[in-house]
Amino acid sequence: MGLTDRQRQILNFIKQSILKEGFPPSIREIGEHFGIYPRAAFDHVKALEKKGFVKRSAAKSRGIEVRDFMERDVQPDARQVPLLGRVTAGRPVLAVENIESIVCIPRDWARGEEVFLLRVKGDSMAPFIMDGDLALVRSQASADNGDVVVALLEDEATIKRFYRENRHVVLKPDNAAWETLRMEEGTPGFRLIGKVIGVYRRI
Amino acid sequence: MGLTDRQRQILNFIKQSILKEGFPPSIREIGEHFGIYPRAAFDHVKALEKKGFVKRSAAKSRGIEVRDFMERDVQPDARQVPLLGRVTAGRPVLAVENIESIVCIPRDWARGEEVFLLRVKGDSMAPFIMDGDLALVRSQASADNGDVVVALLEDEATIKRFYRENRHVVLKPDNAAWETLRMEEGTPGFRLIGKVIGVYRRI
DNA sequence: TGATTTAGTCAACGCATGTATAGTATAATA
DNA sequence: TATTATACTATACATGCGTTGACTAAATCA
Repeated sequence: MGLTDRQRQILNFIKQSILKEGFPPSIREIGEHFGIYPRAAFDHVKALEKKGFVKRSAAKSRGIEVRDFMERDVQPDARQVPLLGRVTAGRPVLAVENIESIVCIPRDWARGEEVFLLRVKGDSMAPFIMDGDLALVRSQASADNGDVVVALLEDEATIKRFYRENRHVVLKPDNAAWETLRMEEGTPGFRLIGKVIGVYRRI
Repeated sequence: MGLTDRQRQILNFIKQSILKEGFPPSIREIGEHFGIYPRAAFDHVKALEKKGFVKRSAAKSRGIEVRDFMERDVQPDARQVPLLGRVTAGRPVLAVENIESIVCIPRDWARGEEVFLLRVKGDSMAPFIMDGDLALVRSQASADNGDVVVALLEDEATIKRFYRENRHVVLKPDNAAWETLRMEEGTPGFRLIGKVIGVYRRI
């Protein structure tokens, strides 16, 4: 059950007020800020409580507590992630010589044990993922059908869509100009590196 | 100028209350906790303010802000960028009620005076930019031919490709299912918000 | 020695504030 | 189709709450 636009606005105002003033706004202050009556503001706060985004201490002035305030919004909550120029066979993925830099992204964009950014080469997944994009990858040795994955074939890393069909692994490009790879499970030289969980493109 | 024993107790109670409840205690609640009259509690809070340990918003209920409560360190190489749920006409783009959260991204990804992330609605730029993507936008009032821009048309913000052709502004979607907009320069209700300099997609 | 600071009691004023009652209107849902 | 969720207006009530004035008493300061 998500929030409506208006409810999101109200929640943001409450958060901003706490950050700026140090304490939550009163019902009337919320109303004044949006130019609505206290009752309308009151109903919105009750809706936020019902949906679990806020905990109220009934009948207490400014008795609004925003749940997961730190987790979602405040910065200490950034995660440092290595940016890899390439993935090489043989060595561990996060070998020092592959790390181009360490960048800082919101923690909830990078959920998982081992997460890294990979500079994409080639257009086998165009237009979804383009040459030069940064792919956010979570290390994992298996994947579900349809996942976009990073796989290592001999000495070359590729990004393709992953399928498993009667004991065969299928790596299918979005771009039809490229060939679909099909191989038996356990084929030597093949290794699943991880799943692409995000794409960043600088224009 | 240090604190007395009693003042330290009061300050600790205020801190504990904020941590536990999510908002500061009222003067009366402080009094009740220590078994003293509101006036005595009031005087203590004023003493804490005088000594700089607390900032008060006079005449406001629970108007107590504890200073240096949450000192947060931010990575030097990171930049904090507001994430907007939408862009509204009339108000400034970075109006508080539009800010969903503040996220932290590498400084060199966000070069420019005013940069923000915008949650994309609709697929007019598919497959380049999809519904739900986050667009990194640099505020600017003009653009070059071919730039992907955020523009405000009356009350609605859209992302389109920008062209200028014989004193006309052309806003062209990548998705052919959408119409190309063509209007004279200076048409009222039209406003260029900024240029899309990056796209972030979570899969 | 008198003034200031600290720590209280007690009663009261008046605006702030959460909440209720009673409506209107629109869009989504079953 | 009836019903629920959303988003409001308008008025009002009772209590919450910051604040004040007046006063006591001990400790500390100049």
